[in-house]
Order: sequence, then structure tokens, then C-alpha cells
Amino acid sequence: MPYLNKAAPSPEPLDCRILSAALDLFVERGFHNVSVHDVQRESQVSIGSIYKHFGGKEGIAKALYYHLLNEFEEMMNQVMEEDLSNRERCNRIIALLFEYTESRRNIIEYMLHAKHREFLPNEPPICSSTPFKVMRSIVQQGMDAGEIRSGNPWVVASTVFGGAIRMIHLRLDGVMEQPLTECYDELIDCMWRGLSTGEAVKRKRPQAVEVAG
Amino acid sequence: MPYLNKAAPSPEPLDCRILSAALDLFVERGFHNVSVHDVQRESQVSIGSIYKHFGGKEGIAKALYYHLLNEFEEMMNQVMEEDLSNRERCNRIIALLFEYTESRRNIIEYMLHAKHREFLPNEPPICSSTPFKVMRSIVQQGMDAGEIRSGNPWVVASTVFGGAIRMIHLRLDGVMEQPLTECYDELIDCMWRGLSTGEAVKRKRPQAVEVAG
DNA sequence: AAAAGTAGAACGAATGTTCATTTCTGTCAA
DNA sequence: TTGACAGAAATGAACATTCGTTCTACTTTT
Repeated sequence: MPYLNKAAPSPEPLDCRILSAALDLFVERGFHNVSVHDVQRESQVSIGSIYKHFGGKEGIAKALYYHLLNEFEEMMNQVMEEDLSNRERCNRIIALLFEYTESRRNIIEYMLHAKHREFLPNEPPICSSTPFKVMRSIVQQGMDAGEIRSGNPWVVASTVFGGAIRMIHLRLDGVMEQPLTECYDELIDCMWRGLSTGEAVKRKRPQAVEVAG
Repeated sequence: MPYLNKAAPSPEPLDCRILSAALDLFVERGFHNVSVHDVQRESQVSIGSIYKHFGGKEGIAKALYYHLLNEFEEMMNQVMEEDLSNRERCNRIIALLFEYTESRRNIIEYMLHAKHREFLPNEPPICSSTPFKVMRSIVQQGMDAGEIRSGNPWVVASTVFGGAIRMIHLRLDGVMEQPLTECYDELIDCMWRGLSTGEAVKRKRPQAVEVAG
């Protein structure tokens, strides 16, 4: 006697339910530790529909990837439309990434912390996607405009965004307990002004390292 | 008619052959896309021996992980034994990581680029392992000694090593073609001195982004 | 003779996928 | 308004395959 308890059918369209269930599961357990049946159970959508919509497990992951990539592109477009210097644009991107990490953690985890190549072997790596190209081109324009110290584009771009991305990883891995948004100002300061104290560094005898638990 | 073509038996001990075959395969295809039978074929060691030595697929991954973690710890010990300031120690670690990335790529890929949680769910994340603790404690000592600008330890440590780790990821993903060792000097300079040009940044109208292919 | 290694068949559980069947939805003639 | 009906959407039991693991018989080494 099926189809009886449909008093309150989920209003969301099927593909949305599938994708959001898949996102949660993929992030929680990793792509390879999630079966289509798991997605079925979590999304309450039948196996057949899942195959109809996405063609299979990899299809789900790919659709999710491009869907979220699109969100990232829109984020970049939004930043590009604001009236900001290139340096401020870099800061704005970092601020947005930090906010997303805190408020929409799974999205960031899936996009910045997963190894897509292991389950989407034919997709280009995310660092060669449009949003990342935009980030690098902002840095390049900043160098051209004299706002950012000139140099090897890869080195400069990595210095600009590397610290932030590192902190996102640490936060997602659970080793950092403080919300990223609280660290934003200090990170920006460190990154632009550098970490030197200014005073000459005196050579010291190395001391025994004390490794904090 | 087996056991005939053993004219030149591999001199390496079994477990080494298993581990190095596994490392290559895991890095090339990802843990979940490698079967024990693949490891058997690649290492030329029988299934029985593989199970005898490591107890299974996960056992291989775990042994490999701790073996390489040990190499990292030795690398850190070596750096700690040299007569260097804390700042120089940070530089030295980055230089060593860059060299490893170029010359022993698979090791770095397995340790810094894989998602261990997906196949070793009970191991702590690598950023909470001893080598990373040592790196953070060096930064802390550098701050205490006035060699490194003081601040939130996570922020400062991420700024010190984030750029380097970011470049390693870019290199391993194949989007950066230049060897990392050639970028070392410039990265160190950017990181310590910051990316500001010094001159005041004039607010500019944003220009259309040109995204390079 | 004991220990270590090899070969490879067999097994069972997990999992990606298919497809016959059911239900829904909109249309149109009566 | 009703009812028939066609096509689309959705369902889920069943299937086929993969893969981690075990086991036995055999060989080599010490």
C-alpha cells in the first residue's frame, strides 16, 4: 500500500533534494564512502529518479560541482561590480570566503577541500577554474596598477590568498577553533605588511622545541 | 611452471615493495580507485603476503602514512639541529618542502595533498601531527624572540607557511609549470616583507577582468 | 622441519545500474 | 463536469559486478 503517506510532500524539486542530500553526505563521509542508496535514503527520492536526473553517482557529483562553481563565479562577479581597488578586491574575496566557511561550511568543504580528481577524473582541477583565474587576474591588475608589489604572478597570488586558504583548511579540519571571521583583520594586515619585525634578527642558539598538545 | 623467472629476484624486502607500489598507485589513482589486486600486480608480492604484512588495504595506507610521517619528523629534527634563527628555520622548512615536491613528488602528494580522513577515518588530521606542531612552535618561538611580528599564532603560522603550501598544491595539480625551487627566494621575500608597494593606493574604477586561458 | 612466500580459487557483502511497473499530470472528447 | 488516455515522472526490487578478504595447496628458504 504505497503512496499513502504523502500528506505533506516535500515542496522542493527532486533534483534539489538529491543535490543537497548528496552534498551533506559527500562532505560528511567522502564521495567513495557514500552509496547511491545512501543518497536515496537521505533525499527520499527513488533510485530510479536519481539515475533519471543525474545518470549515476558521478553525475551527481559533477552536477553539484558545476552548480557550486557557478555560485563561486557569481560571488566573483559581485566583487568585480563593486567600486574597489584591486587590493580591496582581494580583501573582499578573503572576507567572503571566510564568511562562507563559517555559514555555509559544506559548500566550501566540497569545493576547496575535496579531491575532485579522485571522483571526477575528467574535470580540470578547481584551481584552473574561472573563479581562481579571476582571483589571479585581480592580483595581476593590482601589480600592473602599482597597488601590489610586482613579481612572479604565481608567487604573489599564492602569498595573497595562500594564508587565507590555509586557515580555511585548518578550520575545516577542526584544528582551529576560532571562527575565521574573527581573524580576518589580522590576516589582511600580516599579508600586506609582512611578518618581519623590522628590527635586525639576532642569530640565536636553537632551543629545544616544546610541542604543545 | 611458476618460480622460474626469478633469475633476478628483487633485493628489496617485501614490505618495502608493497609500500612503494601502493604509494605510486594511491597517488596516481587515489586510494579508493586502487584494489588490493592492483597492489599485488604492481608490487609482485602475493596477496597472502600483503595480508600477512599489513592486514589489508587500510593497513597498507596506515603504514605508509606513519612511515612518511616519520620521514617528516626526521626532516624537522634535522632543521632543529641546525644553528639557525627561528625565521631561518621557517625558510629552511619551506626550502625542504619545495625540494621534496620536485624530487620526491609522490611523498608530498600523499602527505599534503590526499584526504586521509576518507580512507583513514580514525587517524587525526595531518595538520595536528607532530611535524606541523613543530612548525607552529617555531613560529611561536620566533614571535617570543621578537624575530617575527607577534599576533594570533594561527594567523601568523598560516601566513608564514600558507603561501608555500598553496604553491605546492598548485604545482601538484599541474597548473604551475615552473619548478618551485626557482620561486623560493621571491616567496620568502614576499612573505616576510609583505605585498604592499608602500605608495598610497589610489581608488580606481574597476576594469573588466580579462581571464587568461 | 619450521617459517615465509606464492598462486589463485572462492566467498560474501556492498554497490552501481537497469527496467518493468506504478503514479502523476495535462488534454480533450463527450 | 466527467472520464478516458497518453506521455512523463517516479518507484524500487532485482541484477551484475567489483573488491576486500579468506583459505588451501604448493614452493622456497633457513
